[in-house]
Order: sequence, then C-alpha cells, then structure tokens
Amino acid sequence: MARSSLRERADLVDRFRHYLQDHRLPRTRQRDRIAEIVFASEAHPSAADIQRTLAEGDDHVGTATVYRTLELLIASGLVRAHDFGDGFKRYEATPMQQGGDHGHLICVRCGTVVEFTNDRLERMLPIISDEHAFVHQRHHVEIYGLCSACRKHDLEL
Amino acid sequence: MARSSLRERADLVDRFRHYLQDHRLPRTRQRDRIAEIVFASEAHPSAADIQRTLAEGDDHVGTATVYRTLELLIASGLVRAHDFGDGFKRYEATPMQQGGDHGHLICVRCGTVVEFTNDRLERMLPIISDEHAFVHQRHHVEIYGLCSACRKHDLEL
DNA sequence: GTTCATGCAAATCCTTTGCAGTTCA
DNA sequence: TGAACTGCAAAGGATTTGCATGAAC
Repeated sequence: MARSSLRERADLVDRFRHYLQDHRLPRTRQRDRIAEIVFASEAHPSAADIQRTLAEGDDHVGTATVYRTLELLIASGLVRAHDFGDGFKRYEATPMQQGGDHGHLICVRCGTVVEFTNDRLERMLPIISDEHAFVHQRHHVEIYGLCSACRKHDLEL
Repeated sequence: MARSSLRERADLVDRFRHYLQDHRLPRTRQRDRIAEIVFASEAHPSAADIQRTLAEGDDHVGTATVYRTLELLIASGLVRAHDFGDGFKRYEATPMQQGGDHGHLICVRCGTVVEFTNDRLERMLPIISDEHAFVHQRHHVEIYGLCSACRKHDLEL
C-alpha cells in the first residue's frame, strides 16, 4: 500500500529527529536505525522483526532499546501499533496524507496482511464518534477472512 | 450494550452445551459458570476478570481452565476476543442478531469501552473485502478517542 | 560534565503446557 | 471404565525494568 518513496521515508526519519530535538532527547544511532526500518517497511514488523533486520545489517541493538524506541515513535505520533492476534504487536508508519489512512485485511489461514483504503469508511468513523459524544482520535479497522490464494486452496479440497 | 435478556443468555449457555454435546465433550460446572459469566457481562471481561468474578461467588476455578474454556467458547463461535491494547485480551459474546454486530469506542484516557452499531458500516466491510478478493468472515472496528466525561475534564484544565 | 541512552539480565505479565488426580458419560 | 477435565506448578513468549557503563550535547 501507501508505497512510500525514498523521499517520504527520509522525511519521516527527519520528523522523528525533530521530535527528539523538541523534547531535548539525544539522537542516537539506534534511534535512527529503528526509525528507518519501521518507515521503510512495507510489512508490519514486530519488535523482533526489527531487531532481526538490524542484526542482518550487522547492527546489534538490545531488545530493550527496540521497545523503548518504538515507544518514542508512537509518542511522536509517527508510528502506530497493531495487534492482529498473533500474540505480539506489529508496527507501521502512521498514515498521514489525505485519505492515507487504511484498514487491514488479514487472512486467517496464512496470516497475510493486506492494506486497503476507503474514503467513505474513513469519513464515516469520525461521524460515528460524534454521534456517541466521543472525540475521534484514530481508529483501527481489521477484516478477517480468506485471501484469494487460500480460498483457492480451500476449493480444491 | 446489546443488553442481553435473561432469556438470551440462557439460550447462549444452552447453545454452548449443545456445542459440547455435539463434539462429545463433557459438560462441567466450570464450563457452565464461565459461559454464564461471559454471556452475562456487559463489560468486556478479561480472563482474570472472569476468574475474579468466580472467586467472588466462592467458586474457585484454575487459570488454565478459564483459558481452556474460553478457547472452546471461541471455537464454538459464541464468543470472540478483542485486544484494546491493554496487554491482555477481553472477551464478549459474539453479536448474532441482524445488525447486531458492533464496533467499540475506546477512551484513551479512562479506558472506558462503549459499543456502537452502524448498519451502513456493517454492510460496507464485506463489500470492501470483496473488492480485494477476500472472503469476509468477521471484522473488528475500534475507534480511539476521548469519551465525553474525559473531554470535559480536559476542557477544565 | 551532565544528562540521558544503551545493553544486559532479571523481573513481570499474560497465556500455555505437563502431569497427577478427578469427574463425566 | 475410559476419555476428557481440572488444578497446580512449571514453562513460555512478549514486553518492561534496574542498574552499571557509555554516548550525546
């Protein structure tokens, strides 16, 4: 989805640096790397995935640091966490642009996660919040079902 | 929400008993009690909540049994699990009636969870699934924001 | 030089599993 | 009676915390 260009990613990493600066927090190699990985990923990496990706680049970062940095990224509003029921959290860049927000289609058989956007849906949820006297901040929409590959597989049985 | 009548609850417990019977699984005191609690609860109890409720009724049930029974309830389709980001799961009776499915409004400040129903939304999600070649099975819609009480509190600061 | 971050290991929290004893059909 | 359950305690997996050391500003 929201195929992020190199430029967009660099912009996000930059925003994170500004966030750190604004909060008088040091910029470190680890923070930069973790932000880069999350912003560059098309998948929805878990903390362990991020650590593994770092390790593959010969960059060892402690588990605690990964979690602490993800906390910062979330606090900055640049990243959000999801739970697709795997028993651990997955992270992704917060969709920013107009109509950039998206939901997730999760295959209950193979676990594939596909993103989708739907403007009508996105416009609807703040209105629903309003109707219930809630101040809308953000939302998660997850649809569980079978992806086309797994459906085919099913039909063959 | 979906204010369940005594009758409806009894019916659900009954369906669970039938599920057990159909699968040649024994009906036990623990299974009955846990089902009753989940079906009777208006809140979205966690495993620990359920165990606590049992304990308050002078009925001790082991943690493993609570989890194992919840697994059965989910397998039966009568109960579903949610993760509102508290670090543990919450359970609720699966909405069954027409238009009975609902989303959740979660207050990010006080944690209150309010349910809402919206037919248009419910009709929309299977269509979206279709458009992406997914076979829709179920969905979760969660809106995070501020409830009216917490918003008031905020305005006073 | 402070202040804050890092990494490790220990701790914590939720959930699952193994096993001896017990209940259900 | 046999199959399945229950409870306890131990194990597991993800995430958090404490603390000594090290990097950032």
